[in-house]
Amino acid sequence: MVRAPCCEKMGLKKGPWATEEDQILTSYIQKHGHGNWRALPKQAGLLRCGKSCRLRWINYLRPDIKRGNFTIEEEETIIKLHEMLGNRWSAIAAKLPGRTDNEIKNVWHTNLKKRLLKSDQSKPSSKRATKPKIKRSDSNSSIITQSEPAHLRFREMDTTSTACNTSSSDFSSVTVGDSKNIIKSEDIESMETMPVIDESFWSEAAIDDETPTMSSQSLITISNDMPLQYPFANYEETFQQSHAYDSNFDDGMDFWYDIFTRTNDSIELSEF
DNA sequence: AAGTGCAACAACCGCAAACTT
DNA sequence: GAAGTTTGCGGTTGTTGCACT
Repeated sequence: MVRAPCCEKMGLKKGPWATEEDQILTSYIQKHGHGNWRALPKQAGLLRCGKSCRLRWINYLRPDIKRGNFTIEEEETIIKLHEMLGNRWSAIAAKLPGRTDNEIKNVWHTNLKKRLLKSDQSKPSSKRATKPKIKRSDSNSSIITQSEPAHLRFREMDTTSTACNTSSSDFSSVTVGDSKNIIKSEDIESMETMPVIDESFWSEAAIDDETPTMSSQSLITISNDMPLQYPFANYEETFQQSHAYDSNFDDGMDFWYDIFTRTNDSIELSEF
């Protein structure tokens, strides 16, 4: 596949948007909708690439965008959601109507992250391990960032040769895995007390050698009256029923994802 | 008033997933 | 199913404006 030439090489404009450009884009989308972003700038008479138009519309021009400072409530929501979802800015943005992923990402990097860091440092003994920098291109190789909550890291796992790493406190009684390699919550629990691991641990080789794998037939079990310590500790939610989930692993992980993205909602067990 | 540092935010880039042919 | 195209996401960078010296 040949990469499309960049905007500059095609004589397209880059950089900050002019008011006129904004007006052209807005009126065009209001009249015709955006349809094909790639074709849009040409049709609208803009010297921009489709990607740039899309970004400008989504992050700035869209009528439903809420502008202005983030409220305390919004900031707290971001912090909570980030704790649960990691750097899934679009998922976090979906929970904050009128806010864009880009905006949330900026607020996080410029404001909230520092605030959390300060409050972390003020605590006498933080268990937080340093996050290893992992190239995005490695996502296919099942390396999962340490900073992410375990349920999401599970979700990203390859169904054939899979690494399974976890860190902070996660579930009180959950088992994930296939018949050969069931990962029990006790294991997850014990991992919490493991010493801080060094960078080399996260190399692919280390993962291949030392971590269990999951087959496509994976079993997830939630026990009775399971108090969800993480992330639901914040929301004081408790499972009252027992469920066994035995299916295609990806579906299973969607199940997890669905559950764990519910924050203030009640959990609908009827989905099973 | 000029220079410098920093925070905030807009925009870009590369990648991968999703979609289409 | 393969190849090509589009879209969406997340990381990063560039620009701007403000505070401080």
